[in-house]
Amino acid sequence: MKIYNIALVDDHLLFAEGIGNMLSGKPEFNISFITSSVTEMFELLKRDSIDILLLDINMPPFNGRALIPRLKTEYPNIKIMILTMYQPMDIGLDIKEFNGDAYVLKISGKQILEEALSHLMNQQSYIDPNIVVPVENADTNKQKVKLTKREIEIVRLIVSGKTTKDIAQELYLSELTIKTHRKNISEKMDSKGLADLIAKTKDLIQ
Amino acid sequence: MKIYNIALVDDHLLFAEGIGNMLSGKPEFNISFITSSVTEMFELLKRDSIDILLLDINMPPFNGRALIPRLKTEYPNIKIMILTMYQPMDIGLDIKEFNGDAYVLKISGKQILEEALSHLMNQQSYIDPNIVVPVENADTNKQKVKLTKREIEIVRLIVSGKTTKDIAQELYLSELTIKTHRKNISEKMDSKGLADLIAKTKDLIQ
DNA sequence: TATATACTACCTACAAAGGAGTATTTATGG
DNA sequence: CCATAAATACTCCTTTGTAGGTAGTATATA
Repeated sequence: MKIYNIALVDDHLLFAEGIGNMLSGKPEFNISFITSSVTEMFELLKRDSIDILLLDINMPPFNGRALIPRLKTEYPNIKIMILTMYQPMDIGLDIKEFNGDAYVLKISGKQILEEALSHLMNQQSYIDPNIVVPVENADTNKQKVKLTKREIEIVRLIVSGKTTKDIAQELYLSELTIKTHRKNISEKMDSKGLADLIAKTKDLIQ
Repeated sequence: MKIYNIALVDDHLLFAEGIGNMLSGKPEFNISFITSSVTEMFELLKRDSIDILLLDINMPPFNGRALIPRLKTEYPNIKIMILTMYQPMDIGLDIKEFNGDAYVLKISGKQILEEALSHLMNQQSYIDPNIVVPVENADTNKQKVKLTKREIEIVRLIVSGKTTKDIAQELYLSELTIKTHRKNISEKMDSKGLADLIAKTKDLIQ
């Protein structure tokens, strides 16, 4: 019987240890390492040969999602399971575009976790049945707007309380340029006034 | 040797199961029940005689903190351990006023959990050493401002994106009155600009 | 009965933000 | 290499908000 090497990475160390403990009771799994540090994870991945990686996704600004492409590039054979408390929609992830191998919610029980693991062992992907997807309408109405990198940068500064003049100075740009960006942002967000703009953008920046 | 009956209550069922699994490996503990439902918890507390209850605190509006007094009244002999991802200050709790028996963070490892449990078994309380307390200065400087009901009402409308004119119409008041309120609010909050005002008031309205 | 607080309303002057249009320079991708 | 998107800069004009006043009227409360 093949023994699978498992690694657990989670900010909430107790959670990772609990799951590790749970899995180590099963003969088909070997817990290679448990850590709450991404840096340490990359160190340990060099050392150990991992089959399945259970990874939490933290909230912004350091979004664990960004780790997946890197992991997939450096270790294409590792199966990645995202094991998190967040619904994909909560972190702005369209589950249909998910590029890991499994996505499991912490509200789910161990049956779900075991099911996900057995899928991964059989080279299949797995999506937690408890995941809810936003209805298409809400989805379409909501996030058809895409702000550019510069615009998002400026929105952040606006929301943080900076004025046009402040932002111009901070970014070494003309006030007029910032005005233009603000105008474009307002048009995209269809906002009526600064407060409304802040209300409408607060979800999509973090 | 006394065997302690443990109950685990946590929204994140997988977490509770993981911890339950971890503890059930130790002879001094018996896991009586694990649930993610507060209702079910109260049902099961009637059935089982529990020594130690490990309880998660959820974020507002249904704050698990409110459960502690009730539990302490109905079951004064149960030791209550809050086991959560939130720093006490994150949920507006002054740890000095904490009325449970132990407070442990999920970012801590199982050593901390075990230490907390042994304290409880010895009739002692335990506070996670990883808990941070806000400095007194910051605390004092922060919430000395008190907005009146009317002011809070107006702040809510401002934050929701309404202009002075909108608010005046909505409250059947003169625009000038709203301006005066805005002026007073800005003075109290010491804000420089609308965005800054929104940033500074967003915490104290909800 | 004073006194404080909240709420209301007004004024002037100035600062910030918004709306509409035009235009140049840099990427970036097909 | 060209089309497009992004980023930059400007003009003119309007609306909205900020900052400094003053002041009448309730309503608690000491």
